[in-house]
Amino acid sequence: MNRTDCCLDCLTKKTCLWSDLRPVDHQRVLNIIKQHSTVRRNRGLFRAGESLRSLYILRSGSAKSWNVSEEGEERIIRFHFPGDVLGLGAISSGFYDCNLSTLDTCSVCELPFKPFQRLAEELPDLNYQLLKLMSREIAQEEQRIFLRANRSAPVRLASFLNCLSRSFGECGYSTREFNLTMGRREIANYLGLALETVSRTFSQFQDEGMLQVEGRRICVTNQARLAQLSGKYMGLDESVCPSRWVCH
Amino acid sequence: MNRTDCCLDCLTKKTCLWSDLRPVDHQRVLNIIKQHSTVRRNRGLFRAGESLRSLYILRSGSAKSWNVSEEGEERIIRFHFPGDVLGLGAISSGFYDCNLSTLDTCSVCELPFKPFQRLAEELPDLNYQLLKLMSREIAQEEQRIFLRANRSAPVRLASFLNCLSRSFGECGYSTREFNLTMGRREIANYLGLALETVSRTFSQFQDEGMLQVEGRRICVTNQARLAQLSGKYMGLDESVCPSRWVCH
DNA sequence: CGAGTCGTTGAGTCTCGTCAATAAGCGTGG
DNA sequence: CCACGCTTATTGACGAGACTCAACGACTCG
Repeated sequence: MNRTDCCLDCLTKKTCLWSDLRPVDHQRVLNIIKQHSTVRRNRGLFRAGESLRSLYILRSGSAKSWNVSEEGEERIIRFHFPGDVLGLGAISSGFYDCNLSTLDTCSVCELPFKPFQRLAEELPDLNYQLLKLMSREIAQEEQRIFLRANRSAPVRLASFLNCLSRSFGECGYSTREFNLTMGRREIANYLGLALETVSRTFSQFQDEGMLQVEGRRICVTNQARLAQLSGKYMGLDESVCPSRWVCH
Repeated sequence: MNRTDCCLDCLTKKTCLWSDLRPVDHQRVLNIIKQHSTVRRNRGLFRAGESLRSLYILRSGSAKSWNVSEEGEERIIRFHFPGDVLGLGAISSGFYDCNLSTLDTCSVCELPFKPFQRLAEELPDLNYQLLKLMSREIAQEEQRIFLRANRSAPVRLASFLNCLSRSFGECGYSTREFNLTMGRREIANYLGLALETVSRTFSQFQDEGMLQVEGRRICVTNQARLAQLSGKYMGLDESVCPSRWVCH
């Protein structure tokens, strides 16, 4: 498998950092990418507090960002899927702000940060892609907030599954049938629920005929109901926010 | 008040976008800043879905980012304080991803995005500052997660007040005594609680002698207890995450 | 002065967390 | 190959804590 594959893979998701570059510049990016590697399940890519060496592009597999609370408990911040760039939170301080570990076998591209940054300074298009990527991360926080701020367990879990389903779709997999790469404990942690509640809610969804659940194997049997339950965001409603309210 | 003040104000917080530039470059940034303006309470700077015109630097006052859920309810994403740059989530799509409105009288600098971006391409230091700013935003999500994912109302509110206290400190105000610029309803919305619960928890804190509460006026009378309750994050613990677990 | 908003407090209900028991799955090693 | 321990998931019983509904006072703004 040659280096170009790394880019091709990323293209399956909305943004590839260097997809828009001229071929000659494209090659310069490829030159600084360290040979991609395969990482087994439950390994760490970096730990909180280590100094920023590289950004990583997740080509396949899934991962989690997490931290340790004062009481020594794990706190999951984000789950990651193919196309995600890992380590963006480290740029501000120069140190990774969280731990990153794999949930299953992953393939990653390593992007040594210093050389990459220097190259980005030379190539405005590349730099802009990086900005866009970080901006997307900021914009997505909004969705993740919904997962946790909502009180009801069914809505949280449904939103989570909906996000997951969408992520799988973006990677070219089925949105209806998929395997969870994270356990009930991790889902509960992420959603701010007790793991028993997560388990019960899965059972409840199954009883209602919305899902078929077999351990980590999920089959969505009523996608419309799932989407409805997970109450997505919508654009701004004029009635809530009249236009004269905004000052330009 | 001249334009340089804008930068001076930002310096009260950790990062000013152009504080490290050479004087000649510094001036170029100032040239593209639109004259800062004062915005009254409860006004909008931009709305979700509008195309990205400018980033805004909040010089004084406070604001909130919010969105409207499917049911037409407001959902507060973040509160903003002096030094924050507003609109970063819009860079990825070219459209603002949320609504931004002021909580009290604000002073803002407008940074027209296109000219600013072009300038950043020429000035690596400026560009790097922008990256760092966005990275910080991403890293901070972790803190905001804690506010909502934690089940207990007292811990959520204590964490919130602790964050707020720190923000006020960074702006040069007292960390012990301050006025909340947001109402109980907004705090409840942000923390994912019922407003009655927020009100009750304030009363509880007061009964315990941790706070003095008079409407929106807060005086922290036991800062240590507040910090303790709000269980902050800590760095990585070796016992939880042995070093050989990470693969380089 | 009255309407509306905001904050507080009480009573009752219900969801979800805790504790506990059980079963299923997995890897290890005899 | 099976026994064993460990982890993971499910389910039940119970209670604490938070939400809902409601009433009330304080304050602001026309």
